[in-house]
Amino acid sequence: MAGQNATTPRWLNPAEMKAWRRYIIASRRLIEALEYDLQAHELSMPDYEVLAQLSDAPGRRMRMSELADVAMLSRSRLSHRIKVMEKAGWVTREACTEDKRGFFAVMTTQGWKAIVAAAPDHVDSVRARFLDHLNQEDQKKLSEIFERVTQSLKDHPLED
Amino acid sequence: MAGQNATTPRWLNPAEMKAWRRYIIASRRLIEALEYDLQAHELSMPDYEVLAQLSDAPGRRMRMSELADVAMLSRSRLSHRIKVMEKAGWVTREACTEDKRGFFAVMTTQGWKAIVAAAPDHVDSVRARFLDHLNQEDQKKLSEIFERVTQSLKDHPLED
DNA sequence: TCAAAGTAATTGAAAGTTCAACGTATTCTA
DNA sequence: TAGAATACGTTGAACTTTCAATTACTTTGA
Repeated sequence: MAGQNATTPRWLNPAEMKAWRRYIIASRRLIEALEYDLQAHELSMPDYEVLAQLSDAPGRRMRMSELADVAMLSRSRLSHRIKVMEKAGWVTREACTEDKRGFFAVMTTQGWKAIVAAAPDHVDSVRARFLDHLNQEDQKKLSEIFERVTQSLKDHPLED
Repeated sequence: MAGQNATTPRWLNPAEMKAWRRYIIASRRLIEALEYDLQAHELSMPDYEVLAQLSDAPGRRMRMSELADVAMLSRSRLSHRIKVMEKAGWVTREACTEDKRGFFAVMTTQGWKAIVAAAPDHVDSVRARFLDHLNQEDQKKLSEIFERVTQSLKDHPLED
């Protein structure tokens, strides 16, 4: 990516700039607000995501690396985070017998209670702060756009 | 926000879920990619933002708290960051004579060089990873949507 | 005019994240 | 089937961010 424009940098025109700035600014503020709303349940977004993923998984358990992938955390970060969440009583770790390198993160009853308590409020929060401002057509348009963005990120991964 | 739905949690329907999930997933990956691309210039996104804002400001200088606001960083975070950026030679700090509590962050020639070197690549990166996947109508739609989101966040601030 | 309240910015400690290195187990390949 | 390469997950150190407290100054208002 670097240096491919040794010729003439093509700056953003006003419409592009507007779309881009409004998108990132809104996104940052949105995340901030969702984080804030979740605090009422003593959860951070990554912790919520981890619990939500576990609660959907068969047996409410998942291999560490799979969990890291779906929750979009690095393995190291997940490792550290699980240590804290274990201390909080939300999850435990269990050795995997098929692959002895592996571990499962297993949601506890307490963890289940925590996510069950938080989820309705979090959904409300997502509605109030985001979805309520989209009509059905907007929803569709956004789904399409961001699917394209994700697809292109997959097709041109970070080693560009 | 919490507990207002003691009655019945309204879960997201499939279209809502799709819009929401695709949006946050794409956004997280997009940020990741932009961070990655910037690394070639030894800059993080917050540092880029700080330099970009300073380079647009009159005299390439700005009061710390204004800079914190426009770069969307907490005062504390900016303070710490500027200390590092000062060490890197990109900015200096200058006391404000009108208000003796205040300080200016002032961009150095070296800082200017750093942003001038990084900006074209960063713009390319934003195009390749995001804007290229939006036609003009998409741009307009996104601008509208995220303007509404931001507006609502302003109208219903974090003390909901 | 002076005390109280508010604002600018920094600080140090605590908490969180990244990075590189490591130990262990599995898979591939010659 | 040994040896190399790869994958799983953790660890400690370095770095970054947050949080609460603090200093210094300005503004307010009785």
